[in-house]
Amino acid sequence: MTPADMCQTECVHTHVVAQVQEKMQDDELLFHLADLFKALGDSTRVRILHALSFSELCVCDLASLLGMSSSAVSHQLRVLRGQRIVKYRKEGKNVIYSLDDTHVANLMDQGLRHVCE
Amino acid sequence: MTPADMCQTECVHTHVVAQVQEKMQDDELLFHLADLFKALGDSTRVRILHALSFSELCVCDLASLLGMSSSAVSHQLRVLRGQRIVKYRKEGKNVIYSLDDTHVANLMDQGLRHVCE
DNA sequence: GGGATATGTGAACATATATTCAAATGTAAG
DNA sequence: CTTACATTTGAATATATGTTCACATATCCC
Repeated sequence: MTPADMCQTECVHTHVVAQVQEKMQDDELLFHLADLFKALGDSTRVRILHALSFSELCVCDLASLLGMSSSAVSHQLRVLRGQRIVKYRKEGKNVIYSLDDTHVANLMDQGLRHVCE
Repeated sequence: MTPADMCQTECVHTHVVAQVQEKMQDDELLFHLADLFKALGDSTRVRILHALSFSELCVCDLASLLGMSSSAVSHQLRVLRGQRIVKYRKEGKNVIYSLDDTHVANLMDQGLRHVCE
C-alpha cells in the first residue's frame, strides 16, 4: 500500500473508526461468514437449495431437476455439506438431502425478498 | 452428460420431482439470488458490511479499518453497490457508505447465527 | 485557474472455482 | 461372488474473481 493510497489527513473519522473497531467481531468469525455466503453464491447451489426448500431429494432427483450430471451435483452438495447447509440420510442406494436448519431457509427467504423488490 | 451419468431407472422420484418443478421460481430470479450471495461471499466485503452495520463510514475509514488500500475497498464497494447492498451519499470530498436496507442487516444477522452455533 | 486530497476505474496478474471426464466406492439383488 | 446402479472423488481445464498499479475524475481551498 503506497503512501499515495493512504488517507492523508483528517478524512478518517478517527473517533468513529475506533468505536467500530471495538465492536467488530473477530476476523476469523467473519471469514467463516464469508465462506457461508460463498457457498450460497453459485447458481447451481442456489437452485439445489431452492428445490430442497420444497422437498427432500436424492442426488438423481436433483440432477434430473437441474438438467445436470450427478457428478456435478454431487460436487456442489459437497460444498453445501462443508458449510452445514444441507444434511443427508442414506436410503438404500440413494442419498437423500435436505436443508440443514431453519437458518438456511431464512437466508434463502430474506435473499429472495431482496432480489424481488 | 453421458448416459452413464444419468439416473437409469426408478431412482428418480418422478412424482415429487414434478411437483417441485412446478413450484420452482424462474431460473433468472435464482441467478439473481446467486449473484446477491456471491456479492456477500468475500471476506473483504463481509468485513465492510459488518463495519457498516455499526456506523456509516467513508472509503478512507473503511480502508483504515481493514488495513487495505482505498482502491481495493472502492473496487469491493462497487460490487456491493451493484447488488444494492450498500447505498452512499457524498459529503464534500468524501463518499459515505451505509447498508442499503434492513434485508441486508437481516442476512448478516442470520448468517452470523448460523456460523456461531 | 491550480494544487491537494478522496474516490473511481481499467488492465494485468495471480488465485479460486465450476464442470467434465474417468475411476473408485458403496449398496442391493441375483 | 458378480452384476448393476447411485453416489463420491480426483485430476484437468476453462472461467471467474480479488488485489495491485497507474491513472482518471471530482471536490475543496488557495
